[in-house]
Amino acid sequence: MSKQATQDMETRIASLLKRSDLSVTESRRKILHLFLEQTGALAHGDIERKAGEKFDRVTVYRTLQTFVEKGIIHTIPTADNSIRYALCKDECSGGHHHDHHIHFVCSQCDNTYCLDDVVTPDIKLPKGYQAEHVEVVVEGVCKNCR
Amino acid sequence: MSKQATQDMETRIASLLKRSDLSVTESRRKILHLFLEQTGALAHGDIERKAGEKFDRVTVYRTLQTFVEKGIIHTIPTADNSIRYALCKDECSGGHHHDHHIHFVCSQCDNTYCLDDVVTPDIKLPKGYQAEHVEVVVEGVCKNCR
DNA sequence: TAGATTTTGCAACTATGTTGCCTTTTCATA
DNA sequence: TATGAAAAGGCAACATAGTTGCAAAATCTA
Ligand SMILES: [Mn+2]
Ligand SMILES: [Mn+2]
Ligand SMILES: [Zn+2]
Ligand SMILES: [Zn+2]
Repeated sequence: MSKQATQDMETRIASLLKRSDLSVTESRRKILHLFLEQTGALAHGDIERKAGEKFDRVTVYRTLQTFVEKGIIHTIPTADNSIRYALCKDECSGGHHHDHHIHFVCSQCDNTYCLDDVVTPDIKLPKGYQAEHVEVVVEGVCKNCR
Repeated sequence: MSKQATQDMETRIASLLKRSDLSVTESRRKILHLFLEQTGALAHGDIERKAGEKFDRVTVYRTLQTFVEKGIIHTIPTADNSIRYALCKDECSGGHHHDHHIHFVCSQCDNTYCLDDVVTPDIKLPKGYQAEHVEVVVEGVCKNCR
């Protein structure tokens, strides 16, 4: 990556943090960096491995929690019970997420993708049930693995 | 519950286990009992609490795992990352689950329901992605909580 | 009912997540 | 650009969740 591109990335990261009223700290920059240079989602473990040498485990937990609260990342529920995190689009912010896309988990490479263009379907529920939020996770084989 | 009804229940449990080629043991009977007398799903913690005085934690883990493998129960992924388990319909069996219904988690009472009559929708995926399994979890307010 | 097979309990261990407290860093303002 | 309040990080200790190997106990087959 060119010096210019690196600079741009750092600027982008700082402004993203400031926009969310977060102070710009080294661990936040590092973890946000991980998300920005990544296509798919990251599991907590991934992040800890990639950022963990430099930061305490507790800091990673707290940083992710803060990012979720501020609408910077969102969680993706999976069948194997390992939370994954992915960047939100710009519409999400403090306290309110507006992610209505579905998620795809590849059974081969185990990568998790936000399919931003596939919106969650309307589900017709039995009388009495009132939907607030719909979560769809599709498991299958991804583009790269066929 | 009448003596007759209790007897019926025990018979039902034993034959369910035998049908899955499982030996009839006390812990399996107890845990299966919990599912049969229950409407919604059970979290691992629930089960451990209700059966745990009598059985070791490890036994609960192993029993649930066996039940999932044999198609007696299925897992339900949730946003808070606590696996829940619910009874399968009869079509599920050794190694192959055929649950195509959606799940509902109540944000008030935290109960989880299998909505057996609501089938998972067909999701149109971007070119290249191949779906094998679709998981839908709706969060909202349940029948009893409104 | 005996013996092979399966399941269980126990102990020890790893992984995951949380909390309190003190130190360090950040940021606003002087 | 120096200063101090406020926020964030690191550390230690703890709590909970899940796994493994092995010997004892229960189940099933014949
Ligand atoms: Mn997403
Ligand atoms: Mn179900
Ligand atoms: Zn893949
Ligand atoms: Zn409810």
